[in-house]
Amino acid sequence: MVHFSIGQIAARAGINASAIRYYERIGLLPACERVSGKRVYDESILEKLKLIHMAKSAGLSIEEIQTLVNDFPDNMSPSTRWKTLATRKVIEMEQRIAAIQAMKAVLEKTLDCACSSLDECGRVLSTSRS
Amino acid sequence: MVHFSIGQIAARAGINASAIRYYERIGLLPACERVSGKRVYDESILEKLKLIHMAKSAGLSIEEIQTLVNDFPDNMSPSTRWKTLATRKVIEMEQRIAAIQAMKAVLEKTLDCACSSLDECGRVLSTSRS
DNA sequence: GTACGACTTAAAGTTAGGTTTATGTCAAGG
DNA sequence: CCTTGACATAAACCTAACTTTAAGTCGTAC
Repeated sequence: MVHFSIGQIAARAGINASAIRYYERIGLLPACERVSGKRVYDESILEKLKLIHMAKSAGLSIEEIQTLVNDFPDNMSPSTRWKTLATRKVIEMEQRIAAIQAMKAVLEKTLDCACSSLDECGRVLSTSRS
Repeated sequence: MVHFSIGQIAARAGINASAIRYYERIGLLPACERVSGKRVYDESILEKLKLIHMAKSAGLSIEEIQTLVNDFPDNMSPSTRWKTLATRKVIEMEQRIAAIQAMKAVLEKTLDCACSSLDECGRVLSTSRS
């Protein structure tokens, strides 16, 4: 299996090496193999970084990603706990999407009228007493 | 017209009075009337706070909200500038929604299988070489 | 007239999620 | 050998968006 330095992985993942070290430090990534003190990775780290990136762009916090990605230490069955968390996250994401769509609708509404600012077009929100 | 103290507005809007002062300080809310030093609001502030809340839950930063809500000081026509900004925001929101839906799909996929963690189910992301 | 609660300000503190800096180690090339 | 470049660590720094704190001002109730 081919091995890569942190610099090479950082370049391929398009993220900063210091961010990778940071993720390892906080336990988001597992400690990796070392050769004379230096981190050595194989390709599989790229999938993890891709997942982290995706979760981050979906608005999950590092802490949430940790909980979803890592092992489950408590007394529930891992898979039950996982499903509970993931189900809750899916619901949150639906709410998040709804919030964005609502704001998007507000913006589009003002784009459709002669207003020059949201403030001027404040009626879009409330009691539209024409 | 009926008037309210900052405490009453904070309670009705469900936000901290110190956040309202903060918004005023950074110019997100206009300076309001004072009676013997104390801020006095009428109902209309609630609409503005509602808009701010909505924009925030849609993921806009305070700075972005400022730009969208306030006057436009530069040399473009206000309404042109507004439309440029709002159009860009609408596109960003579509991208944000797509990112959340992608992550939601990943979560739902693992919920549909026997995996006990996202990490274990890493294949959901990449080359699904079964 | 004084205690109280709600208000005021400026300034310092907080959290997340990194980045930057200072200092040091190491393998390879010239 | 010695310089270079990529790596290592710990600790300091950074930004956003507030919150908290410290110290003071009001009006009202007792």
